[in-house]
Amino acid sequence: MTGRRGRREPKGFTERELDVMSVLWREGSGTVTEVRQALGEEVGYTTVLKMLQILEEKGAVGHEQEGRAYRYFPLVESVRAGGRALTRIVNKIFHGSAERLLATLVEDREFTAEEIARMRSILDRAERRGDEE
Amino acid sequence: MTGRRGRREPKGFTERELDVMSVLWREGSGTVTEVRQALGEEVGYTTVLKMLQILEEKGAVGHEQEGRAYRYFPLVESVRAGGRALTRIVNKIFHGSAERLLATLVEDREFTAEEIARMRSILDRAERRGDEE
DNA sequence: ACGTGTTTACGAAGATTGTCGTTGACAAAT
DNA sequence: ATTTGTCAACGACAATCTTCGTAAACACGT
Repeated sequence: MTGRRGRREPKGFTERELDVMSVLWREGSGTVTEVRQALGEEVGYTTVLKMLQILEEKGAVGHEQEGRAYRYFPLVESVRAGGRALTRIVNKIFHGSAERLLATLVEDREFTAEEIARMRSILDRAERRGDEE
Repeated sequence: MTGRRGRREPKGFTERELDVMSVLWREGSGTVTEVRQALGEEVGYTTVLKMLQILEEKGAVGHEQEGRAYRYFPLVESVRAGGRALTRIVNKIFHGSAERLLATLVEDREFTAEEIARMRSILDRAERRGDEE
């Protein structure tokens, strides 16, 4: 009913798209062949290519010529994509409570004392930042 | 190539599906009309019904008769769905680092001192739990 | 010049999602 | 009994995602 469908907004990634983006974020860039190898070669060459073309059309990746191949690289930062995904989850699943999200996160996995210490310092920094402003 | 096709596994929710699940998690249960109202009546009755039918087929919700209407209720807990979604994000976007996820989370939003205190105690609890085992 | 291998481009097929229109069941009011 | 209003079921349709097959472009070795 609402005359929506801007098409130019970020939006989320689908499963396969996220697989591909994950590789580019981790490696920095990649050709079709490189991305495909990173995915364990479980999908065909043209499938990976198609994903990259779709992602490029969405504005999520770009490419430059390299020899006779294309080298693709991410145009959206993983942190921004992650922030959107987290916001979505906090709102839709944890009813806006970041605490519950954190509780679920630490419940599901084991952390070393060092990791927990670093997470505490992240909270410390956030607190100080809150004081300043 | 892996001979999957389990169909019985959890999997993730799409955007609209998550909208509907969010309502059921928050309210506990709902009829089609109730869910539709909770979504601001921006989608048609039959659309909401279809979503609930798809979700039921996926095993995410169930229903019981109530008068002449159906009352739908979630069969998967929000915490478990949230845990899966978080695992996915940590792995695909934050390279397995929960710390980075937390950093992004606190970067994107403002927290009160109380909220941060509660998050610290969540970490404390996780630490103690780690000691015990 | 010719074949071979690598790579992109085109486009189609199948699955899933999201949106409804229409129909039929059923009960309450008349 | 007939009408009316509520609600689920069925099926259609368009959009999107995912997977490729096939073709075309191009460089390289011979």
